[in-house]
Amino acid sequence: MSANLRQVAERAGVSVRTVSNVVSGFALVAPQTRERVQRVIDELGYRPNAAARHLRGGRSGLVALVLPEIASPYFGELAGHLADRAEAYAWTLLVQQTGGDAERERELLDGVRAQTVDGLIMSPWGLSPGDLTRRPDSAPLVLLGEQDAGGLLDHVAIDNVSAAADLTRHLIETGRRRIAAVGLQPHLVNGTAARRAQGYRRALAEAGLPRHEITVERLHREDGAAAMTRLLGADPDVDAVFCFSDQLALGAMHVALSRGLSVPGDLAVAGFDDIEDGRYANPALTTVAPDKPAIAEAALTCLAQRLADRDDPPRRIVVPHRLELRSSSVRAERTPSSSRHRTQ
Amino acid sequence: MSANLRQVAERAGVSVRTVSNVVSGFALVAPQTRERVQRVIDELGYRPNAAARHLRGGRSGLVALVLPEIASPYFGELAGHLADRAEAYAWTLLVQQTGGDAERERELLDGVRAQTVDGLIMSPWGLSPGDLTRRPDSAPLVLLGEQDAGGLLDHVAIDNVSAAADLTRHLIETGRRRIAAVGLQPHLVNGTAARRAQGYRRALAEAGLPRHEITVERLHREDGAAAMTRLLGADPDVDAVFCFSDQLALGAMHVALSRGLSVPGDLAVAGFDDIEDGRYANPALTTVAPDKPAIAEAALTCLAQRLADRDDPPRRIVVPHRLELRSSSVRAERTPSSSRHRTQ
DNA sequence: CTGAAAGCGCTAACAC
DNA sequence: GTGTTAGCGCTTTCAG
Repeated sequence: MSANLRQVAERAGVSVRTVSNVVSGFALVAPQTRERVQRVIDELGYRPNAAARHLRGGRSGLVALVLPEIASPYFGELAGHLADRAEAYAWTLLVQQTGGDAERERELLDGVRAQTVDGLIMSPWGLSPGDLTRRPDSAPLVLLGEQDAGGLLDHVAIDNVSAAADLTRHLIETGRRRIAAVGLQPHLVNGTAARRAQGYRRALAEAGLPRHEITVERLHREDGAAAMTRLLGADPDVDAVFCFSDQLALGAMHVALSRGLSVPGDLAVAGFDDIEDGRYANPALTTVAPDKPAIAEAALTCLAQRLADRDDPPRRIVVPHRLELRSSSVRAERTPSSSRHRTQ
Repeated sequence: MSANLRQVAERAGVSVRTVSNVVSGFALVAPQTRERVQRVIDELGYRPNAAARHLRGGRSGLVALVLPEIASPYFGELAGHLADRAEAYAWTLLVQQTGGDAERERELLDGVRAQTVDGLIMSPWGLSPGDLTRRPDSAPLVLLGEQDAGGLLDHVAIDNVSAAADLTRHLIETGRRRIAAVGLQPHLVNGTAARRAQGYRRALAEAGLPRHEITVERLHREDGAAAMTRLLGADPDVDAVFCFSDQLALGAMHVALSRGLSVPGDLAVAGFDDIEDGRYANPALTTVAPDKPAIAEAALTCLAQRLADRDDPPRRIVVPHRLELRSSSVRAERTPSSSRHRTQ
């Protein structure tokens, strides 16, 4: 057991109050007293007890990150940025997985942990905005992704509609005419896939092209592979596939290549998220790149502000994104350098 | 603020002791009393205060996962398994990143957080086994990966020497003769890369083949790409590359393919870790697959046992692995189904 | 500037 | 079976 305040105080010949002042560096302490106390602290290897501090009414220094799955590259990269940036706020990140299950999301939102953290950052898949607002008085919540919650909750997202429309326009401009979208998730109340579909439809409508939409259960490579198989069966002449996640796109591309299709010759493939795998895929994957460090920073700032001002109006923070045009969608010759389409 | 024990007790007309008994389900309580108390608990939405419990001397219910980087696919997948399994132990996972930096590892090991968690699971890169044993009396530590710590610390790992030797033998058996290894990290005190190199050398020596070893700084795709570029410059006739991580292998393969080499025709590529990207890469990546769920389970069990018995002798837990032979190393015709090489 | 002491919410030893 | 109460380590109000 390590030393406590009282032991330090006794040994330094001062009161606990003084030691506490030295530790927190808050109130004024006579320089020589401070030095003496500090020496004893070092000697005894004193470390303040976080549980006691927390109980006394302070922060726990913990922020829960509630995600469908941490092993997914997109969420993994995001978690990395969050963990890095959290340090600046003296927060430690706690990771909880939901598998996208509504009941599990509910549990984690209302459970014991939700009360012991200073705040939650969550990417909800199963719970609707309505469900999310209905919760007991616990730590503040910041949502990741589109929420359409009627402005009832803090959330941070990119402009998915523009992003999807821009990427679809790129496919059209490079000569594609039968452009399928893979990744609609009508069973999810979460609005992200719907927004991307909206952008896709808008761009196609502008060009007067037909649409072809493929629904998926989840966003993994295997779902992309299955969707591609279905797609090729239904429409062998498809010449571009826009997937709503890079993982879907990687799965789809895998199937296309093993069927002997040339990418991007016969088929353009594009994704969403800009995960590292896509950059090193063969061919490298065209994608929408959300500014992940900015998402992480925004989520933390938002939480900090909410903590400071409980009844500020909820905020919707829009984070920049850009198009990464790579060889999975750009035929031969010279690869255009990635164009920038910044939002806000 | 939610209700506390005393308020529940008053409202139910019993003492806090009784309410505590009901909540913890420990001591005997008269059925009707229990029911009455339970009703009040539900009414008031009472939730035990974790900080108070922890302060009182109990567990915090927190386990720190200290990793070089959570965004790396291998660690991400591992973290996912750990988070899932942790629930069975009533633990919540807390994630801290070191970037592989020794100083940062030291900080996290000795810092305030290390005292407020029930235990730590760590994958050390910068700190030597000696450094790791020298630490203040805080929560128990379980190491991930080879440690060679002279049996001073609990750790869980696969048999890296056998795994690397088996994979190298596979390359030899399929006709490769100039087999390079990419991924040595002589600057790291961490023994993992060294063990893999050992297995590689053993297999080559058995076959009387020359070795060609390439050192890398880190284990990312870009390092693999750079290493491959160097390798092709030094030895254009290399016919196989065994990378000590799948990420390295993916980077290396990317370079090989963009140089117009055929994989596996001209060059076999193999990795280590069996991350999901490798399964959907083009061609799919041959690799060593550690049993990640087993690693997660072993780490948690080990921690739980250490908590129960502080002075049990430290344990080295060896987890099974198998070879996944895929098209990046197996030429044309039929792909042999993945052979199994189980350890222990 | 420093000291004494209350109390955060809980568990468990000690009564009855 | 149930009630009373000390005390975990800290912050902070109130005195001095």
